[in-house]
Amino acid sequence: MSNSNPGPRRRRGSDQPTLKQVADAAGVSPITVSRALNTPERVNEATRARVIEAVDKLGYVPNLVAGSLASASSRFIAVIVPSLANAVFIEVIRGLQETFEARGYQILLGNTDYDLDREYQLVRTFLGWSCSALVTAGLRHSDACHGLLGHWDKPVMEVMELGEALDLNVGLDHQEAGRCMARHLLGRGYRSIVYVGACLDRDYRAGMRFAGHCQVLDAAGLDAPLIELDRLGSLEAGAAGLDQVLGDFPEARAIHFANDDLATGALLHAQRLGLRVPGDIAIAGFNGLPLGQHVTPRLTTIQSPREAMGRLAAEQVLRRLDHQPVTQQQQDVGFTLMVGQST
Amino acid sequence: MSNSNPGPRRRRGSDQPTLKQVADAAGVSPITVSRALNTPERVNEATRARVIEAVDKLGYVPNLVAGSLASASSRFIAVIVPSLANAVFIEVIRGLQETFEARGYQILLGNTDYDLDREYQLVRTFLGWSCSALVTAGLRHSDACHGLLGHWDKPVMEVMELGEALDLNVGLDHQEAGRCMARHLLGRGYRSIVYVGACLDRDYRAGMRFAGHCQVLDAAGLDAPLIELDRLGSLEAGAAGLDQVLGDFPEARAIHFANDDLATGALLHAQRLGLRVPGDIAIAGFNGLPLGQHVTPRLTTIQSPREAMGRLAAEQVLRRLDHQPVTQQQQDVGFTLMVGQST
DNA sequence: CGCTAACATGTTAGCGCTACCATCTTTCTA
DNA sequence: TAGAAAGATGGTAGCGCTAACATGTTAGCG
Repeated sequence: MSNSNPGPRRRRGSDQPTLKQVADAAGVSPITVSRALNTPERVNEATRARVIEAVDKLGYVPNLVAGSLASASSRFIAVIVPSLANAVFIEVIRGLQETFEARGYQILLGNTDYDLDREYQLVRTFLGWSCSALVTAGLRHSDACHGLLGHWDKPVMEVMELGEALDLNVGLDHQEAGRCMARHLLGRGYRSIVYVGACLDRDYRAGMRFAGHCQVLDAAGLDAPLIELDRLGSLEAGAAGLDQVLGDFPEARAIHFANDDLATGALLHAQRLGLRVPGDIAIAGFNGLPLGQHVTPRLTTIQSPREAMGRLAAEQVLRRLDHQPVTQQQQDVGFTLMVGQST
Repeated sequence: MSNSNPGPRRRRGSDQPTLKQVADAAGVSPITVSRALNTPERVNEATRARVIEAVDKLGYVPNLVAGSLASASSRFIAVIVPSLANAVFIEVIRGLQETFEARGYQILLGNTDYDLDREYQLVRTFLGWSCSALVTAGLRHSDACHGLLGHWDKPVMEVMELGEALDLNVGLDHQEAGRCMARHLLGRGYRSIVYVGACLDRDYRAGMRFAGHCQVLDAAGLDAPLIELDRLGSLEAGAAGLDQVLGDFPEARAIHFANDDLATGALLHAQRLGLRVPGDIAIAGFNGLPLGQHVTPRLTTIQSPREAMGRLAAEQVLRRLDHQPVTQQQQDVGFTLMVGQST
């Protein structure tokens, strides 16, 4: 039986040209092509030119998966946030993205939907991609997640809040922010103040602000009633929150909202109801979104530097990745009380 | 010289446990572990249990980079948008992300900053990651980018607008949207109508809406003056746009803004100036953002189903990835004229 | 009981790239 | 001019996983 030789086993990869083919076309070895593309300064200029020519001719696109496997590191940065529906996280992401992208890193975005188990799953997946670093919103994680990240040898950055962190930490003190606004309202002479939040178990940073708020009111010997809405921040929810305050606490003279979406929703709703702000009811928010600064009366709120927080976090991580000393593991980006006409 | 044998050359990868180690711990071969994790139905239940046990004991995290290299495909979906500063793209991304993540795909997000060369670079990078599909906002690409995507054998989805697409296409007809609003304004009796846009060369979809707007005004024998602002949509820019209209076209009775951010900024600014809307000047927008629906008077605008567009696009891509027939390569998600009190 | 089909598992050979070491050439120094 | 140092390039051996094929094992059938 003169059967034809079955030949070596073949697999089809992608049919894209490979480094090897570029090398052949340029008359050099594969490693030289690799160097010409990744560390051009280590290759003779003339050689590099020939390589680039071959790359263009063949339409070569480097296989980054193979490169990452061989070098045991990708240029991915894992970024984990609880929600994409909240402008706050989007702005932090923007700061991160800008800064990392400029340095050739690619963001891998994950959304936990405020679920710590989901976060753990995302972390697992992202570790599987040999990310160069991981940035996550918040200091609260599941035990399993702590276990994974604790043993990981790459930079871990926790943003948004300050506290006991795994590694790097950039954020602001939410409790102090809550105290700050409560003090402002007291300073304005309000004594009957209601806090309105939404899902404080999930948006626990708002819960921390509420805690600060309570401290100040307690110290002044005042009640600190809370109304908790069952859906996250939105203009609609804010309007509903105002209605609830008017119903449950007719004596209320000021409302401290957990965020600007709620506060602005309430403010616009108050106008529709014919209520004067702050004459009939004062309204304060948190975040400093543009929205609240363009309504009349302008919203009193606390500005948090979100995009800057993202940028700073990225810079710290990059410094670590460049093996430069990180001056401070923890950095407070602070906040600014912006007094508008709504209080 | 009885030097010790240098032994085989060693490289350190990550010191994470590997499939092989799990296999040894479970007393099976590596491929069985692979199958137990990826295609559990192809492995005996008892074996699978032993594998899972070993995985947990060792804290094994699969190396997805290696898996992707071996299988020549990652579970990445490349998503390219021109900006993260615009709520519109965020909402489309949210629709995409939700749908893809539920099916175990990971979004790779890229931001072109409205630069087609940047888009080409991103596409190159993403192809290098063996993405399963690519979703990009818009139908306009550089020639180089067309070249790359034209030869690519994975699904390509272009969203936001409708037209001659590379492969799949989900969006809406912006020119028709422009016509629709112009007709509405004419129907309301306005004759002196100014269009205010921002960077129409970059936000060319707004340019398409302007083109539709012009058609309708032309047909009615009316002028269609344009004011173009030099920064992208924001409340501030909208306020500036109103000022410019009042200065340059004192006879203007209505302003058709390119988007809701501009329109709402102008509306709030008009209130600060003491102008009646629509009595002194009518204002219309585009997008149907919540913002515009909560000001008084409520903004007349055109609602585009952004999150739904993202979901639909993702579903079409998934259908293709599942080798199911795609009923329509092109799908129009339409839009809705929402008449408020601002016109 | 022999034959086949379905299931379960293993063996082998890469996927395309880069780390590591080796080699060769050129330049500089004493 | 020898010897060292620096620069340029190449060979080899994996990185950790899965595709493709091969083999063994059990069930099903007349």
